[in-house]
Amino acid sequence: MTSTSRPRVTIADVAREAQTSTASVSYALNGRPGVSLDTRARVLAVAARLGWSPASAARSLAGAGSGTIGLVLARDPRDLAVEPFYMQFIAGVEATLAPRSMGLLLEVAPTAVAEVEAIRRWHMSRRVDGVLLTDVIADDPRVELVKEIGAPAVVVGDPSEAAGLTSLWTDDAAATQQAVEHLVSLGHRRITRFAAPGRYAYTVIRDAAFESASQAVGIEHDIVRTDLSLDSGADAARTVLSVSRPPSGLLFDNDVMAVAALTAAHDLGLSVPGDVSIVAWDDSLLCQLVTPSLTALGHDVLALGAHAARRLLDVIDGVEPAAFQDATPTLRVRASTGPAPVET
Amino acid sequence: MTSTSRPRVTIADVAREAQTSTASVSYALNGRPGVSLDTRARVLAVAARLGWSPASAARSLAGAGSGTIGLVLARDPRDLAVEPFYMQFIAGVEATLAPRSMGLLLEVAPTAVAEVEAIRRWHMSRRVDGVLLTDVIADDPRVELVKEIGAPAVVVGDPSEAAGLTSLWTDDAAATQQAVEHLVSLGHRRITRFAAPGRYAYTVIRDAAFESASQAVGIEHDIVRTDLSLDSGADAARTVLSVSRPPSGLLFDNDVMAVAALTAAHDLGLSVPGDVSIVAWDDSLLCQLVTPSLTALGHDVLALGAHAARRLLDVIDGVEPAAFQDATPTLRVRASTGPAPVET
DNA sequence: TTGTAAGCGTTATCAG
DNA sequence: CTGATAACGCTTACAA
Repeated sequence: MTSTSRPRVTIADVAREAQTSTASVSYALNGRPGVSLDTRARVLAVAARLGWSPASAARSLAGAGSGTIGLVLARDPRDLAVEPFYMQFIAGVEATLAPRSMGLLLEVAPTAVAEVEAIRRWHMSRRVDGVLLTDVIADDPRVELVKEIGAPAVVVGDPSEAAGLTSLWTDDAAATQQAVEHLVSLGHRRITRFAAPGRYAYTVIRDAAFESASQAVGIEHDIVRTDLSLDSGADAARTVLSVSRPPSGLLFDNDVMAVAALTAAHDLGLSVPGDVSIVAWDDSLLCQLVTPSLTALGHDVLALGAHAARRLLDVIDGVEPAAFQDATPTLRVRASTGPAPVET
Repeated sequence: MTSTSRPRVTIADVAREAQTSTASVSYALNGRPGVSLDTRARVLAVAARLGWSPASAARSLAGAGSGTIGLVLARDPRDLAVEPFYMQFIAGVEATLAPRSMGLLLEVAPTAVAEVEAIRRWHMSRRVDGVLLTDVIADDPRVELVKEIGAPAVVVGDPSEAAGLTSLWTDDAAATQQAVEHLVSLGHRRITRFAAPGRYAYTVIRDAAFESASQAVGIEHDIVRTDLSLDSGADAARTVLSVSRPPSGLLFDNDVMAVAALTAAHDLGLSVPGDVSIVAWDDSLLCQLVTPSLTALGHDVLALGAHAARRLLDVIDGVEPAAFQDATPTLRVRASTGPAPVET
């Protein structure tokens, strides 16, 4: 049997053992000046020998931060499994946090209200030094909250929704244009975009870019609204492809809907990319593994997470708010896009 | 502009405002006896009006726990995106934690050493009240660590690897048997299992179950070792299917390899399930969306996470260690399994 | 360079 | 039932 609860070792124990004061121990451990080289070495040795780590509660109570940042996942738990985004994002955040031995506190909030409450509670109880905000919508209550309570925060999304908070954005307009131009270069003259709900800031941006890119080259274009779900994508694709002169190029706002469209096209007796070409957002393993593999717009989410965390640490350190741009998503061309079919 | 840093409201403020002592405020807030109904109401009202939340650092320093449990993800960040398991598991854990307003601290550790260090640091600094251990291997250093330092922990995995700690296991043997019997009932007489590395405890269990189930019905069977990666699965499948009399039933230890095998079979001119039937572990969206959809063994990971967290809270509360069984994975029959081809 | 001591905001003890 | 008051373990002036 193991000892049930061995005596806790505190800074006082270390000080006594190293024959110095608690102040010196504190200074030594935090690598601050004001301690002789000799004392510092002695303290560090003793601390290591005793296996002492400062109690985080005591430390943050005494004024240091909590050494933790918060991330609320505002999704239905069932959807989280479907989207690899968050897991990659989290891994990226950790890549920034771990070396500075900061922690990541997570919460899965089923509703917007729960989300706001989680952030408020975290901040009021000083459990976190700052928060990361993803999936920001227009007039997002979370943005208003963090501004109101003055919590350090970084908005992962367009600056237009950040209300002056530090934001980290990707150029979805440029990416959308890339996708349209790819289809046009293959000869497609009629394309349809299957868009996310209009409340997401990026939807508006992608919609506009899609319109202008299409108009610039003078092709027929249309936008269909979806809710990003598998069924929604399948239904919309079926409807769009069932008309007399269906579009030959389809652009989806996520990978799941694009895969659903693949099946829908197959069911309608259409070949991909023979009859219809498909492009997806959110490149993922799914895009690579389905047959035919999907041409997709994607970016390095791991890097995005790392970048976001870095910016948040800056904000916590008092750096002035600003808008930062992350890498633009790139188009990975695969088997689902090909030359447009000849008009009958 | 918002106020930069409004004055912090403490328990003393609430006590003064409610014309009582801090002790009563503390009792009232925590719903403990020893406060008159009148005082309790007054305190709660003032607390709400002032928007006061107790500082978590002060609370845990004063003896309460940290109100946090820890989870270390011991995977290469790149792999995390591929596996929906963790995200679902986390969502489940949260489902248990959130109602008790407990937090989840996360760390993505690239190496086993980093993982052990994270747990040790968390425990020594009392940042977490307990930890959840997943992906346990034989003689897992994490298991030894938590036993040594006496940290409350729950092993998500077979009791044989838990060294007496509380564990939560699923009956992989029974599930494996189900899969084998499914194939046998379809007439398959030669089946191959594509297994995870032998260091995982579940590999040994599944191997044994596969052997005995196959022997029980007297069919040819073989086990091929893989590393669970896409490439590993593709290579192994290609090799196995290229021999003169290939097996007609394939059983994979995860979904990704099964999908890879689908492609491999296609490349070899074999039809699924016409020539070869495929069964996967770890049912996922991927299994449902590929063509043909994959018959798979799967379980409710969300529920598993919730269950694991519940057990950990029990351990933290001092409940004696024990082994608990979670629901047995079930076989979801889809399009990738069918009658065995007639022997030539 | 060192040591002393005053907070930090709760909880818990123990007299009133 | 109520209200002082002593921990809890650390950081940080401030003195020596």
